[in-house]
Parts: sequence; structure tokens; C-alpha cells
Amino acid sequence: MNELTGDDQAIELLQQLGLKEYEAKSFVALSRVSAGTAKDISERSEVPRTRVYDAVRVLESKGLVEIHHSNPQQFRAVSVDEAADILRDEYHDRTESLRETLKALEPITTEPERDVTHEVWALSGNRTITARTEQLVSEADDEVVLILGDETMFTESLQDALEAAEQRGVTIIVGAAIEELRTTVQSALPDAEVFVSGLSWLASSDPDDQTDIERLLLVDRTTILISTSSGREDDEKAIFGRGFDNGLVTIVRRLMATGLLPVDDPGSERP
Amino acid sequence: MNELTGDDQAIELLQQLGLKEYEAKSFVALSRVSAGTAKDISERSEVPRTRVYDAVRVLESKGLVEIHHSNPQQFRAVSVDEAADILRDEYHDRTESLRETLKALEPITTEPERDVTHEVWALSGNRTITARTEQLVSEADDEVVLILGDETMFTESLQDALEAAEQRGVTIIVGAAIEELRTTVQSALPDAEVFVSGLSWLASSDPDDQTDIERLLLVDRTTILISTSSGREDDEKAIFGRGFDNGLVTIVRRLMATGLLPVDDPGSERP
DNA sequence: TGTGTTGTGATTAAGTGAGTGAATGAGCTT
DNA sequence: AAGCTCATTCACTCACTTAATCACAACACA
Repeated sequence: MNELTGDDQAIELLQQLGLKEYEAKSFVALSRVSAGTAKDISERSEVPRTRVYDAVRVLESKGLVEIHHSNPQQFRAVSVDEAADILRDEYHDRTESLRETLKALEPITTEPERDVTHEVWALSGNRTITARTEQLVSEADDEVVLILGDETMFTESLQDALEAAEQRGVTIIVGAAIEELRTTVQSALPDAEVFVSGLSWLASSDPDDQTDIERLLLVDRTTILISTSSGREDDEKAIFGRGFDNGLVTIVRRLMATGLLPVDDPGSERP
Repeated sequence: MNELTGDDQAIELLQQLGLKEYEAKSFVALSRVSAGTAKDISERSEVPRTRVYDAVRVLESKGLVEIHHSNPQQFRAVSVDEAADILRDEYHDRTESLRETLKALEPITTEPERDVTHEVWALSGNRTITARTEQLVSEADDEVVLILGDETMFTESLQDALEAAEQRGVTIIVGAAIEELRTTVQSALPDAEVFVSGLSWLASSDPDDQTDIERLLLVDRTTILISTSSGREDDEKAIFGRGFDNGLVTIVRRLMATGLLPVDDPGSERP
């Protein structure tokens, strides 16, 4: 039972935020008392007494700790909110700075676009997959077939993208895993065809199978995206393929054509 | 002379945001092109080519890069805004999490675990796909489900691989697109379960759709290969995915579990 | 069949941080 | 003032991570 204590949790977070182990431990120890000496910190944390000074000095330079130069020295942690704000702002500034710097970089233009009709890409992360999903929807010309396994996938921006596509004359067909989601989607997109049945194969029949299909997107019968999630936080993974003769695209197109999903085979109406 | 270039600034920022040197350099190099191979990245950055793969894999898991499993592999960076948002949110979440943890010391123990089985490969060419198919069959431990759309796919060496698997105790299930092929296979593999029905979705219902599914292979419910052909000479293309939670594998596994194909779902000792 | 390329793995070198303890020095005790 | 305790600094070792290089198998190309 390695149950993480609150202390350990906080220490880990602080380390993920760039602090060293001794720094993180010292800060947490300090946070629980109004003030303390190096000895106090060393006893509360696992930090060797002789190294508390280094750690605290760094913390001080980050603005997380105040030092009282007495003998012995006294140290005091800033308030939790203050500390969190300091760290948040620090990284916020960095990301914004990164954004500008990257944007300023001139893109090397004229890359030879390679074989677009037979590619399969692997993606990870809810955010990345969401962005790709919306991008694909907004690139749709004729038809969007979207199946959602989870109501959290139906975000506002996705709804916007679907509405915009609808305005362009794109046929929107949405499948929902549960009735509740179907209702939500239908009211948000009155003109779209929304269904809930025919999706039994989405659910897992294997007790050992924790993998859920979160999204399934078919755009213009030529591009497909499938994402799965193991249930853990932000563990969504997706593959997305392009090209009419792409095997991945082909199989899903076929499945829909034979009535597995309650939509007409879009391919058979092709001129 | 040695002023900091935009690249260097971006690299430094990325490292401050927790990326390793190679990861940062690879990402910046990728950001300037629409897509690139390991070689491209290595040439544009200072990253040894052989280390690009590691770096990019980490970037993919963070959602900053998409991977195209072709040969050579291609990599693509997400947009600058997406990347910045991902990193910003990551640290924002951490600081808020830290705030709560420090305020109320409640243990929330969840240790992220990463699995590596998230690959999708694209293959082309009859020969390559044949070899891969046989390789996968010979690696099977429990079960091989193979569907053949064309009698030319049932080669002698494939037959050997299937027989060898059968000797090992692997369950062999073969689906044939036409009765003629079914007969051939059944006589070659008397102990295998061979069927021809239930494959309507294999055939094209679209007159314009010249793409035929040539093979569909599912091994041990964790690895799948789908190949298609446009009918022209040696135009076979396949994708093959590995990993229980791979979206491609998942969807086919599900389909079989719900009886689309006339085999029992081997994975579910359903209650 | 060679030849160059791609991708993986192993190995070595360099750097960083954790952990330990000696050296310094400042007060305090006697 | 000498001896003592404690606070503080500094220097060093060890372990681990990361950078860098190499060797090699698989594959594509010609």
C-alpha cells in the first residue's frame, strides 16, 4: 500500500513544477508551520540539515520563502495561494513567450507534400485529438459522420464546427452512445440526423477490455479518425487516416454501407 | 555574432517547460516544416538522427507531435497555438492541483503508467504485406482470424504458416470471400474453421469503388492487418496495428464480439 | 547482390542531483 | 579565555539521468 500522503503528493507536484527534491520537501515542511529553522525543516522533512540552506535559498530566489537572518536563521513559506500564483504565472509567461517565439520563426516553405492518399497518423492526448477532430470537421465538403462515446466529447467548439459545416451544406450525421447524449446533440443541431441505436459494437463485451471508443469520425468518406481511451485521465489515443483507398477508411466505409450503422451507404450514391 | 536565434530561444523556453534538449530541438525543427522524417529533423536540428525517434515519441505522448508510421516514419508538429495551449494547461493544472493539495492534505493517488503499444503501420506492395501477414501468423499464440478476399492471397507459404500455427494449438479461423476459395482452404486446412458467409460488408456496394479488401487478419485479438487493393497490379496497401487498446484493433475486436463475423468472441467469457 | 537508408538497441561519456561529512565560525558556558 | 555547542558552508562521493556515439538488423533501391 504505497498510499501517497498529502505531503508526498504536494512534493511530487512541486517537482513537476521544476523544484528539486530538497526544495520541494523543504517547502512542504515549511508550509505546515508558521516559521522554522533549518533544524525544524530537516526534522519534518527528509532533507539533511546541512542541505536545507541551499534549498531554501533557491526557494527564496523564486519568491516562495522568506528568510529571517537571525541566528539561527528562520524561514517562512509564503501562503499557499501566493505560491501557486507565483508558479502559475511563471509558467504562463513562459508558454506565452514560447508562443510568440515560435510564431516569429519563419516556416520553411515549399515542402514536397508526400502521398496524401494513404497515410495513417497516430496522436495522443485529449486536446490534440479534439483539435484534429474539429479541424477535420471544418474541412468537410459533403458529409460528416460522427459517433461519440462520451458526452464530454461534445464540446462547444465542436458544436460550432458542426454548425458551420452544416451551413456550408455538409450533411451531418451524429451517433450517440447513450440516449441522453443523443438528446443533447439533437437539440443543439436540429437539422442533423442524430441516432443512438446500432452502436452495440461500440461497447465492450470483454470484461478485461477497459478500452472505450470515444470518437469515430468519417469525413467525406475519405478521412477517418478513431479514438480510444483506457479510462485513465487524459489517456486518449487516436489514429486518423486519409485517402479513399486507405484500408482503415475502407473498412469503416464498408461497415456503414452494410447497415451496421443506420445510415445509407454514401459511397453508393456517388456518380 | 552569436546572438540567440529564434530557434535557440524557443528551444530554451521549451526546456524550461520541461522538455529535454533533444525533444525541444526536434520540436522546433518540426515546427518549421509541414512534416518531416527523422533525417530531416536531424539535419535541421543538432539532434543525432538515431535519437530523434526517442525524442519524437515523447513528444507524441505529450500530444505535441503526430506520428505517421510509414517507412520512413514521418512526424508532424501540432500548431504553435495548440502546443502552447497544451503546455500552458499542463502547468496550469499542476499549479491548481498543488494549490488544493497544499490547502487540504488529501491523498489522491494515481500513478500514470505508460504503455507502448500504440502503433499503426502503413505498408504497401503485395510482397511486403504477404511477408508481414505470414510473420504475424507465425507469431500467434492463441488465435488467428484471417479473411481472404482473393484466392491469390492463399499462398503456399501462408498455408505453411497457418499449419504451423495450428500445430502449436492456435485456433485458426478463415473466412473466404467466395465459395471456391472456401473449398480450397478447407481442404488444405481440414482442422480449421472455414466459412464464407457473413462477409457481405467485404464487398463493395459502390460501383465506383474499385477498392477491394484483400486480407483481414486478427491475431490474438491484439494485432490486426487490413489490406486493400485498387485492382491494379501490385497496388495492395495495408495498415497494421498492434496493441490491445489500439483504436484499429479495438474496432475490429468489437465487431467480432457482437457477431458481425460468425465467430465467437474469444476474449469474452461473457458472464 | 551490393549499397545506402531507416530504425532499434547497446554502450560510453558527461552532467546533475542526492546524500554525507569535514571545515568554519559564531555564540555560550565555565 | 578555553572549551563546547550549534549553525552554516563547502567539498566530495555515489547514483541516476541525459547526451552522444556506435553497431547492427531490416529494408528499399538499383
